[in-house]
This record gives sequence, C-alpha cells and structure tokens, in this order.
Amino acid sequence: MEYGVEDWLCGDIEESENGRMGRKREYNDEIREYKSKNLETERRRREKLSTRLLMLRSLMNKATIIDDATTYIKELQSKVESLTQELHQMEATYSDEKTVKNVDEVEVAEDINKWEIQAYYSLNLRGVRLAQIDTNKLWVKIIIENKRGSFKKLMEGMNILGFELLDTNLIKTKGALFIEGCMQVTLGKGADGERLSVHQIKKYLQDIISEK
Amino acid sequence: MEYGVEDWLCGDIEESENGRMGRKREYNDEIREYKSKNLETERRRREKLSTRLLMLRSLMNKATIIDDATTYIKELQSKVESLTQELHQMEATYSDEKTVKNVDEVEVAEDINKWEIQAYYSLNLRGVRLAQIDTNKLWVKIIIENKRGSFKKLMEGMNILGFELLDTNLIKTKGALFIEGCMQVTLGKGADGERLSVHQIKKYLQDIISEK
DNA sequence: TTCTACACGTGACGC
DNA sequence: TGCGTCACGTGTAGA
Repeated sequence: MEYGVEDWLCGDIEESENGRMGRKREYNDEIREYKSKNLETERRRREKLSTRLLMLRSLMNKATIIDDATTYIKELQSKVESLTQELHQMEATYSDEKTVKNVDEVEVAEDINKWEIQAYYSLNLRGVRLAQIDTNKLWVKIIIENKRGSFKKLMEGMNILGFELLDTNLIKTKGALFIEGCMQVTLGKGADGERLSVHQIKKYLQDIISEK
Repeated sequence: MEYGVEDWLCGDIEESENGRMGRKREYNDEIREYKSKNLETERRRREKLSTRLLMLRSLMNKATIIDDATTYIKELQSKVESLTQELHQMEATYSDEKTVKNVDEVEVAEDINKWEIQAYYSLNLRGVRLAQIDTNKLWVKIIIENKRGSFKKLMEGMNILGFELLDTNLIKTKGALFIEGCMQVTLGKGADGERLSVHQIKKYLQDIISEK
C-alpha cells in the first residue's frame, strides 16, 4: 500500500492531543510524523466498545434475576402441586368421603338414632326406588354401601346414561350412602332410541350400583 | 525507559511467523528489529479474550431460556390463580352451598316428601336440640335457614367455643339446613372456666344461629 | 476506490 | 523488579 503526501503530517508534532507521544516511523527511508487515516475512527470504535462493555457490566447483576426467577419458579411449582393435591383431596372428600369437614374420627354414640338410613342399611334395604313425577322427571331414592368410589361411580354412570340429579339430599353414615331427590331423564337415551321406562331406568341404576 | 541489548532481535527478521511485517523502529538513533517484552503475553491475552468472547457468544442462546422462563412463569402464575379460585369456589360450595354437585337449578317437585326437614322448617321448628351422651359428648340437632354463609358462620362459632362435630349428618334443601350428629365439648371453655351446662351450650348455639 | 472492523505490537500503569 | 492489563496508533482484509 502506498500513501500519498496528504497522509503525512509534516509538522513537528511530538505530542498528540491526549498527551501520548506521536510515533516516529520509517517509511520509504523517510522519518516523519504520520497520522493514520482511521485514527479518529478507531478511537471512536474503541470508545463505543468500552461503553458497551460497561453496559454489559451493568446488566451483570441480572444474574441475580435469573437466580430469583429460578427460586420463584420452584415456589410456584410447589404451590401448584400443593394446590392440585388439595383440590383433588377436596374433590375426593366432597364427592366420595364425608359430608362435613372435621367430622369423622369418633364413632357414633350407640344410643343415638342415626336416622332411618341405619334401619335401611341394617335391614338390607339397599337398592333403588323410583317414582315417576312427570314425563322426564323421576323421584329417586338410592341406598348403597358407602365405600370409596361408590358415589363417584354412581354419578358417572348416571351422567353417561343422561340422568341428571336435581336438588338432591345426601346422607352418609359410616357404612351407608343415602341419595334422595329428583332425577331428570333425557329423552331418546335408550339403546333402542325410545323413551326409557321406569323399569328400565331402575334396572340401569341397579346395574351401576351393583358394579364392582 | 531503557532497553537492554537482550530486548532487541538483531537478526534481519522481516516477517513474523504469522506473515505480518515486523516493524522497524527508531530507538537511540538506531534502527533494529525490536520485539517488545510482553509481545507473547499480549498475544496470549488477546487469545484468551477472544476465547471468552466466543464462550459468551455460545451462551447467547440462553436468551431464549430467559424467554422460556418468562412464559413458563406466566403459565404457572395463571395456573396457581385458577387453582386457587377453583379451590375457593369448591370450599364455598362445599361448606356453604350445596351438598351434591350439579344439583340446584330445578325446584323440587311439590308432591315429593322432602323428608322431615321440610316439616321442621315449615312448622317453624328451627333451632337447637341437645341431649347429653356423656360428660363431654352431646347429641345435637340444628335446623337453620339455608342462606349463604349461615353454615360457615355456625361452624366458625362452634369452633371458637371449642365445640367439635363428630360424624355428622347434613341435609340441605333450598330453604333449610339440617345438622344432626355428635358434638364434643372441650372442658373449661365457659366464661367462668367451669364445665358448661347443656343449657348454656344450647344458649350459645342459639346465639350463633340467631346472629345476623 | 473508500469505509469498517479487526488483530497486531507497543508503551504505560498498577500491583 | 516483574507481571498482567489496558489504550493507543497502525496495517490490512473484506464489503
């Protein structure tokens, strides 16, 4: 590469503006004060670089943000887990276990009349009783063994058959589960697509509660 | 600063190993091939720098990790919120609203006998009935209006007084709430520190259910 | 060609 | 002193 005369500063500059010594260099057997064309550009470039480096430095404490985010995520995860668990437990309790919270540990005093449900159960009256109210409504009374999952199974079975319970009463004792209320039967749910008879409905319900 | 003879390479090296031109410089009116003392050190330093820069570059895709973490956190947050809401709703439903899910919309068929609870309610038999079983146990039968919060209030009041329900039956109709079961009374909970009489307990319970 | 980005060798400075 | 780091001015390759 060759340099024209305009590339050389011919004055006796021994110090540049920032106090550093200007360099003497040999070029084509001449020694002169030389100033590269891109000197200022390079200075600006370096300036920008260090600025960016400082900016990066200022972002460095965001490492703590990452840490914080990590612990926060862990917190949220455990929260989600415990909530899910609680919810499931409550669902199970709600649909399948007890009617009133904090009420299970102690057996019933023998001298207390535990409603007719006890009589029904001890007299082995478990089963389904139905009475037609109108075309789509039935009065229903079901007594089954109160075992884990039995209520849920009943509900699911009724749901599949398109039977909907309305304003139902539910009594649970240690051994028996008593359901009484109004049941809505959707039309055309029978295998033959016709209206179900009370007898058929009773049979379906009995099938559900006798399933193991 | 002065340089000893050992600082100067006196050979005619015009090209360094990487093909770049060695510099000729003037020093003490002599022109020789000069090699700075920290040349190698500086080379190594630069090498390390660029290595680190590349390493930083390889970490750069972790920006996506941050993005992922952000969206993940948002997901978890909404999950927590919905679960909490669901739980609260279920708690409310569970303790205060209905006994059986999906069973509320339709009024009871008029011709259905809704248990004695209906009779109790229509005959204005609301209130508290108690019978002592042993020193700390009572049989209890409570009928109150089934309004939002009434059951919760009762439970809270009983809790404050140290009364604990054991194996309770609960029936809810649209208008009335029937609670029957066994109640354990902790000793020394009376204002005077002495055992509570059945009469006092009855009064306390009546106070709770008559509170607005 | 010019312009930009980069690596180089170097002197200065702090420990 | 010696060692590591930095900013500087420069040459040059690529666009």
